[in-house]
Amino acid sequence: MKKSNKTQYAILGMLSIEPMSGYEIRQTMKQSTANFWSESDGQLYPALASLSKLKLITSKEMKKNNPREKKEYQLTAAGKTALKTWLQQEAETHNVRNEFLLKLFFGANLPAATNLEQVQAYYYRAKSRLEKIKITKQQVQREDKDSPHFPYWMMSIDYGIQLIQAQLTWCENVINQLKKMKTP
Amino acid sequence: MKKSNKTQYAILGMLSIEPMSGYEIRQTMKQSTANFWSESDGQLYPALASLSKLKLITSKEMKKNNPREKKEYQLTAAGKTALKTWLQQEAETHNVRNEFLLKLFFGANLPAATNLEQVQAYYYRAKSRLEKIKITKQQVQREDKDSPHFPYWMMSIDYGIQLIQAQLTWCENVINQLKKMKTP
DNA sequence: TCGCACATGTAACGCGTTACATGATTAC
DNA sequence: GTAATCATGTAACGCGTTACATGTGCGA
Repeated sequence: MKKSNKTQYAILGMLSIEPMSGYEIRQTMKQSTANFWSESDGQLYPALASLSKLKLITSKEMKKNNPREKKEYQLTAAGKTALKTWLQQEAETHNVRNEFLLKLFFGANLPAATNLEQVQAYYYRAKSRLEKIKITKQQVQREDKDSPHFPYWMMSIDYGIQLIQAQLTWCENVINQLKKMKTP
Repeated sequence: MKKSNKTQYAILGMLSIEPMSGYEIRQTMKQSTANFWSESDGQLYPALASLSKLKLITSKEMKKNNPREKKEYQLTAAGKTALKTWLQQEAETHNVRNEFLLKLFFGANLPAATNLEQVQAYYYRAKSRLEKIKITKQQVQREDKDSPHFPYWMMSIDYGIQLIQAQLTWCENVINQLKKMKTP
């Protein structure tokens, strides 16, 4: 398994929570890690097959000879070791691409009023993301209070909350500035 | 030009600042937009060629018949129009992938002390990014004070500063938490 | 004269998304 | 009965990085 193939490690991590099918991994990611990690179908299923071949996970098929049947995957000892080894290594930084900021950087090509609209749209999108993540937080606080994962899940949720709040504050400042530029 | 090919728009934007060679676009991006946008050589040069073919930019070669000679590109009227059209459209959000947060999410698989190390490393990297960006800000304040781009460049720089500061605050909280978990 | 910065480009490869294909089960 | 959800998978395509290839000019 190549060091750079994060999809496979993400799967191993998910299976360290509990045995799951591919579909359940997808659902769990959408609910819990969507703010900082996601995978598409086209990545997920081939990665599961490849991890199986490497004996890092095993599947228990419910009914034999039915490829459409739900497969429950679980970590092998080797898989758990591979996961831990990866977790211990310093995280690599992925190149960030923020199209909104790129456009703002070139904002001088447009009237201030148009840029204002862009920032306002960004503001409202951030606000709705914040609401969503706060609901997730409450849900985790209710349902996973006693899980060993609980403190770490809270940390990753709070990261999202604090970053979005910083974005909102920045937006408010920029909106005021642009409103002044609009009517000089 | 496909809507989704952001590289080409990034180039048009850069050339809206002033005529530049491919190399200069690279350098400018590294200095000014690195915190939210970057391009690699393998993207940049083919995109320039493709924009040329579309007549959105034109090049003035210094010496004819020398392909290694520096080419200065500038926007055509069509290029400027294409840029503005793109700028007016609402920015698309790019999927974020933060390997650090993904690892922290699976932190229960490791001792708290190991996770503490990861967070501390993240903290110091954030701190050094903050220092770098603050230097950039001072430089822009000195050199581009009177440019029409100035207010927008400041906004995009401040975005970076505020986001990194939020990360640092979060790190401090998490570090304290993990230290308590270390010795229960 | 040696190494570095300037300068442009190509090829190979892997990452990642989207669309497509299939079919079972469940809820209305 | 029909729409949505569960469930797994493949194919095609484009994005993006890395490594490679080439050559100039300049300063220590």
